[in-house]
Amino acid sequence: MLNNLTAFGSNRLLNLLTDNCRQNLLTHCELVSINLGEVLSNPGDVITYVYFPVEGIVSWEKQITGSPYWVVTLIGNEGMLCISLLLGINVRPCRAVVQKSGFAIRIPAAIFTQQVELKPALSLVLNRYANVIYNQALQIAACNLFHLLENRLARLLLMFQHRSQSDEIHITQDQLAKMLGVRRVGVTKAAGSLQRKNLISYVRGSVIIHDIDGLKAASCVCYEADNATYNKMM
Amino acid sequence: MLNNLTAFGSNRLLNLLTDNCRQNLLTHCELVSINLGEVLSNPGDVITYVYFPVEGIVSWEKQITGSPYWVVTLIGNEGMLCISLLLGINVRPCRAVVQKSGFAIRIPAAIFTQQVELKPALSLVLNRYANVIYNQALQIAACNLFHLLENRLARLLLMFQHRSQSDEIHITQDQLAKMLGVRRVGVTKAAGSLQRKNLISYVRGSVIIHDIDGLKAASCVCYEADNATYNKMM
DNA sequence: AACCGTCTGTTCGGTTCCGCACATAAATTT
DNA sequence: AAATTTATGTGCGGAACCGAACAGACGGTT
Repeated sequence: MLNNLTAFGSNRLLNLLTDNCRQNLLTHCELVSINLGEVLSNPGDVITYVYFPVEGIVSWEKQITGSPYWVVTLIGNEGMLCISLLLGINVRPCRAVVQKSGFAIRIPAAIFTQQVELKPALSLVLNRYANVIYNQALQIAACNLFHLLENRLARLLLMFQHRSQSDEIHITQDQLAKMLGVRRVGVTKAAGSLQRKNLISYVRGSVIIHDIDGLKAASCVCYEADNATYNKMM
Repeated sequence: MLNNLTAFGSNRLLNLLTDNCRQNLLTHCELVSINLGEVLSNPGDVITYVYFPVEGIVSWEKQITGSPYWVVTLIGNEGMLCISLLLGINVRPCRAVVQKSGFAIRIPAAIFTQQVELKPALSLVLNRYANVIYNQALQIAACNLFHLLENRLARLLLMFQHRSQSDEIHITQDQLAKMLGVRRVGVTKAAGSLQRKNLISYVRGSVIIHDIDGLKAASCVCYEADNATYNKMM
C-alpha cells in the first residue's frame, strides 16, 4: 500500500491514469528499491511482478543463441516492465538488469492482469505503451542495420541522460560496449571522438555529458524518433 | 461472406479458432486477390481492413528517416496484417507490400475490433500472434547486429520458401538487397557463394532452392528461432 | 608504499561491407 | 534485327568493425 509516493517521484505511465484509477491500483502495489546490477528478470522466467520504475534505469536485454546479450531499450519512469502480460503472455522474453539504482512500484502479476481486465482506462494507456515498445524494437533493428557506432553510442548516452535527468552516467566503456553489442575498443574510439568534439568527457567509470544539443546532433535519428513516438502515443 | 474457403487454402491463425468462432468471423469477411507489388498499407495510414493471407506473401517494411525501407518480416498464411488493432492502435507503423500474388481474407477494421472485444477466444489467439511479431522484431534486430549477409540472405530465402511452400522464388537480387537493407552487389556475392555450395541456383529474376537443409545450415539461427517462437506460442 | 584488479588507450592484421564504376547478359521493345 | 531496358558479374579503393594482444593509468587493499 502506497501513500506518499510523491516523495519518491512518480511513474509517468501511472500519472496518465485518472486519480481514481491510479489510487485503486496503488493499493495493490509496493515500493521496492532496485539496485545496480540486480537482475529483475531472466528470459523464460514466469512473470511474478510487474515493475513501474520511479527512479533509476533498467535495461531490457535480448540474447540470441550464439551471441551475447545486448540492450533493446532502457526503461525509466516513462515506462514499465513485463508489458507482455497485457497480451496474456506470462513468460519474459528478455533479461532486465538495473543500470542505475532507484525505486520501482511493483504489483503482483495476477492482480495486474485482473486490474487490466477490470479497468479499460488502464489497458488503454498500457496498450499504447505496448505499441511504443514495439516501435522501439523496430527502430533499434533499423539502427543496428544502418547507423554507425559513434552515432549509436551518442544515442545510448542520451537515453541514459533523458531517463536519469543527470548529465553524469556511472558506467564503464566495457558495459556500454556490451549494451551496444560491440567491442570495448570500438566504444573507446567512438567515445574519444565524441570527447574531442567537446560533447562529453569521461573518467574511469563515468561519462559526463557537456553538450546535449551537440550530442543530439551527433546521434542518429533514432533517439528523437523514439521520443517522438512516445510523445505521440502517450 | 465466405463459404468454400477451403478451395483457396486457409489461414493458419483462423484455423486455430473453434469452428463456431471462425464461421462467425468469416460472415464479415471477403476474399480478395493480392497482386505482386501491390501496397496494402503505408506508414501513417489509418487501418481500414485487416488482412489474413491465404496464399501469397506480404512483406512488412520499416523505414526510418534517412534510410530506405527494409523488411522486418514476411507474412504469409501463418499470420496477419494490422495486429496493432488489438492494442487499439489504428495507425499502421509500416508499409506492407505484396511479394507473391495470392489471396487474402479481409475484414473491415471496425468489425474486427468489435469481434475481438466480443470473443475472448479470438483475442487469445491473436494476442499470442502479437507476441510472436514482437519477438520477430527483436530477433531481426539482433540479426542485423551480429550476423553476416550470406547467413541473412539464406534466412530470407528460407522464409520465402516456408511461406510459399515452393522452392522457386520469383525475385531479383536487387529486390532481395532492398529487403535486407544492403547493396545489390552484396547480394550478388552472397548468392554466388550459396550457389557454389550447391544450396541454390538462380537465373534472371528467380532463385531456386536445391537443398533446404543445407540452406538452413548456411543461415543464421534466426530462421529456426522465429519458427520455434511461433510453434511455441501458437 | 607496494600490490593487484579494473579501466582505458593503442596497435596490428584481417574481414565485411560500402560507394562507385563499368562490363556482360538476358529479356523486351521498336 | 537492332535498340533499349533490366538483371547480373566484376573490379577498385576505402571505411567500419572485428579479434587478439599489450601498455599504461587509476583505485582500492594490504
